[in-house]
Amino acid sequence: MGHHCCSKQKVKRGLWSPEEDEKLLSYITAHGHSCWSAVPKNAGLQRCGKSCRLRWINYLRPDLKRGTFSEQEERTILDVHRILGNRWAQIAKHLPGRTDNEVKNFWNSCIKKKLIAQGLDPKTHNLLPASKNLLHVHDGTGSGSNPSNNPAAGTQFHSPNGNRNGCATPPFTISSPTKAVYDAAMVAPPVVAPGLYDVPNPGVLMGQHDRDHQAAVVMQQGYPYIHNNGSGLLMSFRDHNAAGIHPSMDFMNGSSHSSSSMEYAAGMPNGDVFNRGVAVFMDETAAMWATVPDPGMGARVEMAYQQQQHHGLGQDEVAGPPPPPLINGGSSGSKGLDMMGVSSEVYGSAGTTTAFDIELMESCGIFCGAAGNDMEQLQWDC
DNA sequence: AAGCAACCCAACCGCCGTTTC
DNA sequence: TGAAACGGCGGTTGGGTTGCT
Repeated sequence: MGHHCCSKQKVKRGLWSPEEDEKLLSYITAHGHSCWSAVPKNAGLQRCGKSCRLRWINYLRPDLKRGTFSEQEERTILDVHRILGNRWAQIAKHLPGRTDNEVKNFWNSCIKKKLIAQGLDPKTHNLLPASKNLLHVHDGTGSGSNPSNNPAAGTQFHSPNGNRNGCATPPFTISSPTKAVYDAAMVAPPVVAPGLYDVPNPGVLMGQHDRDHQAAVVMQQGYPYIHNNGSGLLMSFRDHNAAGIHPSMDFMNGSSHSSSSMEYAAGMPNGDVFNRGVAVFMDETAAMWATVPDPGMGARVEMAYQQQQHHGLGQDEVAGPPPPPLINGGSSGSKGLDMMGVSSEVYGSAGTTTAFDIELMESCGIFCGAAGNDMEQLQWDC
């Protein structure tokens, strides 16, 4: 069964020969491709227009980059995929010279496996339920961990065939200093956001108590969403409401943006906020980082999300200039998520309860992405 | 050297939204 | 206004390649 455009004529299928490539290339170079259905006939090809279009876009186009994906490209894919999901064409728009097919193949053959190896759900980028209780810290010595019992947490990623898959990045690892700090806290093993790239400075640990939970968080630099400058952190604030909805807010490096999923993101320059005493807690029922429970937060986020959807925000088709910051303390206008309305309690480093200080974060230039962050552009460039 | 399995990736398939007639 | 054609997209497939036994 073929495409309707192919059913009316006998067309060749399968791999393209060099002669066919040459015909198509020379024709499009000379005449363009205003109407794909006319291209094969005019170019003297026994192919359907759709096949010609695909061949041109994925292979013959002169501006294609080809070759192995760089680490930067891989990070970009991770970043955008987390926001947009499997919208390969949209993701590819952020990777000059790459096609949606190429991105899709790279994802399926490489990145997806890396995430799974880390116990992360490739769809949500959250920890897989089966893995979150198993994930442990790899201290690099082999002690204190048993990969055979915990394959999902295998912080060492091994390609069975060496580097055949062409993955550009090294295994996910959690450095031993991180574990040392964690051990010192003597708390239940937290789910540690696995670092995509191990870094010398593993970050800080904040273990404070709250009414219902005791947990610690190891802030590991280099989570997949980190950017080149190495100054970012990612957190996901996840909470539950009575209806069992699990909205989340993710704080990414230096930007704020929305997504079509129930995720809201903002930037968090590494060190700044945490040095000022904002802590994050791991909710054992959540897949990622979580704040302490706020029974109303989920509902408020849900409401804000509905409002956002009602106004059409978060759709990648949105045209026009970039919107005001999504999470901005409620002053961003009708389209913005009123962060003050969904603030959740967190605890300061001194153990004192404090409100989630949106204004403080704003003052740090965290949410607004004032410096023109590429992540913010993702939503609006699509 | 041969057989097998795993992997990669180019190409196809089918669906959907838009445009044209 | 509705059907057909078209363009675009994400999911899937299968042939070729590579590595292992």
